[in-house]
Amino acid sequence: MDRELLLLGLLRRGDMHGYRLNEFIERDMASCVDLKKSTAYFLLDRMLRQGWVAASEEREGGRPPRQVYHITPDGEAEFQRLLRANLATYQPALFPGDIGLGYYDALPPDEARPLLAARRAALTALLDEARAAPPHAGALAWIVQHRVYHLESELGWLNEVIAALDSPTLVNTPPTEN
Amino acid sequence: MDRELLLLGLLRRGDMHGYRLNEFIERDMASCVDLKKSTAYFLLDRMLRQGWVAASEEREGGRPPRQVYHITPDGEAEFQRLLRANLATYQPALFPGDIGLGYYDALPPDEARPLLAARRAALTALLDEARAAPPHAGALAWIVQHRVYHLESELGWLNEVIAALDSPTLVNTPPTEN
DNA sequence: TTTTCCATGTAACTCGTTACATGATTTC
DNA sequence: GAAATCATGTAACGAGTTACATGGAAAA
Repeated sequence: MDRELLLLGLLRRGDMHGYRLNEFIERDMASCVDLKKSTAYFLLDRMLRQGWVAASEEREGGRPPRQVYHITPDGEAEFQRLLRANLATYQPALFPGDIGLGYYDALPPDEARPLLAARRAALTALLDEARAAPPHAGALAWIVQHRVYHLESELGWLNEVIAALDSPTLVNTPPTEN
Repeated sequence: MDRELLLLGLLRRGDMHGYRLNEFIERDMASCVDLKKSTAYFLLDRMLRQGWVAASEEREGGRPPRQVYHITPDGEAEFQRLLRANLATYQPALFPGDIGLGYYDALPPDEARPLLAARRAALTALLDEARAAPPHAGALAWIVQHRVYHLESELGWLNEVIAALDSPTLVNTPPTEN
């Protein structure tokens, strides 16, 4: 659903062939969307069969011929439908890392602590990456902003957790909610 | 991976049959993990074949017989392996909702605004739910804490976005990063 | 008496990834 | 001459979901 929305939205701003689309997604949206090339080609082909996009073959010099896609009226309608549905809902994220955290006490503290430190290092690296990401035009910039905002929040949380687990007064228990 | 970690970790705290596991996950971890019953049964069966757990059939009264699983030494080793890998890494979350946000300006503002308001309402509802979630024993409580922390951060972010989009001075442009 | 609970599964399907194939052309 | 770039795909696989099947017992 959201992948089609992504592709249709990109095509709405201008015709593109698959390779360019993939390039753009990989270079400029790598941190936010995870869409493999084969998947993109597959989705473009399916949207073609559904009539959401149309293609015209082009060639330039000795390059392989390429399918340039452009969005159709049906595709535009579908885009609007998908966009409305997307904007109106909130899809909560899941954190597989929390499962491990839930079993933190299954490991001796001296072994568990450095592991969480490694997690924090990985998180910090992602945050630096996100902060260095190339700026986007228009509303697409929100995506990058959100990533930074979120990763900062995550780092804050992880620091709290680590501090609480390191504190010798509490016996590795998270704060109660009563 | 993380699902196996979840199941092994639960079995580590005490033998259980599939139905009870599913019950616990659905009742007490619904907000944090999304694991369907069939998937749980399938994973239990596979872990059985892999020797990570063993099963003994029990019956009680006129009830259907049940497979009570307990973790094996191999399973414990695997649990530790999975736990270390999980704790040491950070798996970044993706936000499909951001794709829609990135195309916010494709809709007339009067139509887009209430859609985002609906998103915020959905988010608020999830937050209330998370705050009302039953408390957990030990380190598992971190999972609930994280969910609340994260949803609060998300709400803060969304409020910022909505405020910025509503503000008539800026032309629906997110803050630049220079 | 119909519904719900207990308890376990199978089969078909969707979605997406991985690995691979192709072949010309430009760059090192 | 080797490697990377351009450009598009296919085939096989894996993870997970959906829908369905079963069948006795307890509750409404």
